Amino acid sequence: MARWEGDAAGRLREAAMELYASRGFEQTTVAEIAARAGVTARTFFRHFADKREVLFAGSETLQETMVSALAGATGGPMDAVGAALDACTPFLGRDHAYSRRRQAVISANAELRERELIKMERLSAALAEGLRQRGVPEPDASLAAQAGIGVFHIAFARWVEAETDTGLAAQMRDAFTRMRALAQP
Amino acid sequence: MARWEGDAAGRLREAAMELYASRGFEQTTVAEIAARAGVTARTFFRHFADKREVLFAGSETLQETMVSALAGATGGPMDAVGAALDACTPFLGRDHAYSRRRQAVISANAELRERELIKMERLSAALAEGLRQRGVPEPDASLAAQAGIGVFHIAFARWVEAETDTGLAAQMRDAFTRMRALAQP
DNA sequence: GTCTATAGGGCGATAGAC
DNA sequence: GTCTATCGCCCTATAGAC
Repeated sequence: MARWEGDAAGRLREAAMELYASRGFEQTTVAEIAARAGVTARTFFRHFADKREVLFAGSETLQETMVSALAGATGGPMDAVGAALDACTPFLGRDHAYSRRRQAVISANAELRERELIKMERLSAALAEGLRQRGVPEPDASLAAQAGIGVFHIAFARWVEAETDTGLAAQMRDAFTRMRALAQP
Repeated sequence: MARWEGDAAGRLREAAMELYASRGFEQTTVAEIAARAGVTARTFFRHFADKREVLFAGSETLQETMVSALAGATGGPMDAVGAALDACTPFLGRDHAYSRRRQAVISANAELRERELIKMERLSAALAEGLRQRGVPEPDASLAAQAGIGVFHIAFARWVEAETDTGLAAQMRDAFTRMRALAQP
């Protein structure tokens, strides 16, 4: 067996997705994922903090994209949040079929949903920090960020639920507009 | 040893809070909690699905309180969500010192924060379902529920962060009003 | 790469409530 | 007698330590 096939992390990610999708998250052991990727379980844990994290790599990039869009936007706090939401769609909305597969795996397992939620919470915290750096005071910064994450959450869910690709950008803008409308007394 | 002292779950909850607070969540074993409560580790797992759940018992009551307030409210979707937020404060905002202790334990540990977030997500889903039963269509029901949970989250956090009891009801109403104001274009 | 503690599930036996 | 809480022992997999 070649010791050095390169991109062990990438192979582990693929192997994990396939096994989680076919037999379920709980019914898959780290040893099996590692074997399929041609490494040992020890190597798995050197690349990923735990069994769940292998599905969530790359979330930092998303966060950075959104935060820099927020920083570069004009207008009030919610306008900046809207810009951040728009900025993530070309990146996230590219592969509808893959996103559906991945979300099916996550939705089927409570532990994976927990991990997903904490990623969203981090994103919310990052947006709030970006808003504070724009001079938005608390609690407005945190509230606008939370509203944005709520929109993100629902828009993404609706996009992956649909069997055909309805366009993440369109879903995001629709949800954002409706959220603003709902808040009117 | 008496096999039958009653309220094992209650003793386990207390023991867990004390140990998690004094030495931290990760540094506490289930065996230690069980020993302090006078039962075995196996009994712990018959009362609580896992080591985290022992801190989150009673969240169903909160959810029911909020959903029935939402069902009984008048006005639009956001007004109903506001009523649900108001309804939880007498229940949740009673003991500031205890809430602070509990939140300190949860905030100190990522796994506990994950569990807290999934409880919030369930609450959000329950509110959305309540709104749909009022005839609110999607995605409005889910968006209003998410906005409400965002307000809940920030208001509760601000209330427990403050060293003195600023009043959960006041924090909740303030955050709710500001969220609505922020959404205006 | 090996070694180990802990989480958490499965199962049958048992003790008390009724 | 039934029903339910608890025990005790065995097991595997995770994840951290060395």
